[in-house]
Amino acid sequence: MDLVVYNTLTRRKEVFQPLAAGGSQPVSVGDSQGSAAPVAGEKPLVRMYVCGVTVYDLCHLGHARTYVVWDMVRRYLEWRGYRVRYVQNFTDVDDKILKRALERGESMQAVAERFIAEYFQDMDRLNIKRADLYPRATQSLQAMFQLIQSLELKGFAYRVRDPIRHQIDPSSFRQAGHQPETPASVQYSVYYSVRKFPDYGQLSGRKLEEMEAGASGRVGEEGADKQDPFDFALWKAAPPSEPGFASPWGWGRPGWHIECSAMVRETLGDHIDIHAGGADLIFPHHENELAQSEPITGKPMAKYWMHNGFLNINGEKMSKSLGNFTTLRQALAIYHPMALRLFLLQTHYRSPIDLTEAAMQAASRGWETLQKGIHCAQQFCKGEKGSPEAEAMQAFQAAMDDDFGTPGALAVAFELAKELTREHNLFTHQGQTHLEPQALRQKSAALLEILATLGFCWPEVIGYEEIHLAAGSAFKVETVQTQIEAEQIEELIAQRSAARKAKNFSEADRIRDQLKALGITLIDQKDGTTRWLRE
RNA sequence: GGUGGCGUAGCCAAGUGGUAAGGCAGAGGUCUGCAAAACCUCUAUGCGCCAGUUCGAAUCUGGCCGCCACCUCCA
Repeated sequence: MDLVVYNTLTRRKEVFQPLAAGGSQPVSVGDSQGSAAPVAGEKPLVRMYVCGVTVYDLCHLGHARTYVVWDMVRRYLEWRGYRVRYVQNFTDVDDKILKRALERGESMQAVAERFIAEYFQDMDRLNIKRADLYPRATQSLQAMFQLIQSLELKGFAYRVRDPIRHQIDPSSFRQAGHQPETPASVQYSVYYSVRKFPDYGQLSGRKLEEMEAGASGRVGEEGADKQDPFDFALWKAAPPSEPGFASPWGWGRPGWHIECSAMVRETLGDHIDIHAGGADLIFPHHENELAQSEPITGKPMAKYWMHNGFLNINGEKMSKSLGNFTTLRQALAIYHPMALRLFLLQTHYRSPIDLTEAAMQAASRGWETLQKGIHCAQQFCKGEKGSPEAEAMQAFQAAMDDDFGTPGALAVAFELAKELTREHNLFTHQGQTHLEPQALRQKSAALLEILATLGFCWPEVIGYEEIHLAAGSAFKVETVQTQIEAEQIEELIAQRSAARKAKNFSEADRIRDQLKALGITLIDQKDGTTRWLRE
């Protein structure tokens, strides 16, 4: 069975075949016993680049969706037997960072560093795996220079002599510790000439002619020195009083798109497997990246361009002006991180997703359902870790192979979780289960593997106490340290039973409440006896 | 204006030619002194609307209506 992915470039689903298809074929369920993965050295490599954040503020819910989605894709590729080299950049030089630095009287670097740390704090809570590499724009300047020079040489870029001008009051930068540079005699901005690249627009499916109508009247002062309104800056000259970098074109700062072109090339090479990001990046960001890279390398920049849909809030686009801008941190103060992850993965990654209070509550309950299943699964498969049930894993793979169909994959997980919970309850309440221990272990292993592959995490069970099934096979049940001993519980239950027999229900309920407060739940059974369990 | 996408139960959401997955919420029931927990059952003759193709369509075609995104910084 093939993994199929939707490629923005071709606007259709394609069979996924990595460029470096060396070594063995990816493993699929049934190829080998259990979940055995191929030997590490034989795994085909997948080179994946995801556009990261501009670090001038806390992450918002849209970022959460994007990075959860690509984390899921990465994990699934790994589960599928690929070795994924995952690179995600930080844009740490940008006008918005500059503005923030100015407001706070800090250096651009200090602002960037702080929000990078905040980024990791948020993403860790969502259980997003760290990238193999986090290149930063400020550390990739040489690669950018090289690329811009190549573009100039090949005639894709042109220089515009820049008058030294001060856009921002220089004194504010001095306060922030910036030492003005000695002005160069001449400095230039460098622009990319879109007309020179015949394929411009191939990724976003646009033609320059079609866009002109919409763009006319929107080109402001920024584009005053451009030859064409769609040309974009590769290098922007800046007054020496402003933060910037020395370059072959004098003092200035890089254009936004060039950094990714340079970093992709520097970290993963000229032709990578997957280039991913939010749908809003298709145009102009990715279109421009592609236009900058391909004429120089002579190779397609990426084999698969993938984009995730947007997150809306109450049906509206999230934006600061609408007042519905929600930071991840605010959301995580209310909802469990895994409930948010569940919410995000219950929608296909390319569809828009609408976050509402009701939807998040449903997801929170859904996570509770999964958690119960996980808890039961942990107990069922502790000890002998069996292979995951083939039927469930095949259903999971079928859903995921179709362009990462997480909603269908989650349906499999929910069915397993509910079944395991039911079986576990049958056991705790009646002392027996419908299914054989072997089947329970396989289903448990399947549930845990599916959820782990989708990037969910849960606490490991700390201690176990052996319990026995009617079938004679042992399971281990979690025990929690409580201050009450079993004998005391039994004694209180006996007291309560006596009270119940005497129809003294208020006393019986008092004892039940007392135990409840200690985390002990009583279950009155048909035969008159009372079971108890610790929470 | 251009481009792309979407419209499936109260809500979320799969399904892309073979007779509507799953979750959340809800209803009824079993059990109980009351509970708790659990278990069982039920909840779209219908997939925006109208035509067409087909033995058969939520799925394909055409038209219409509605919603959204992108075209400007944006995940």
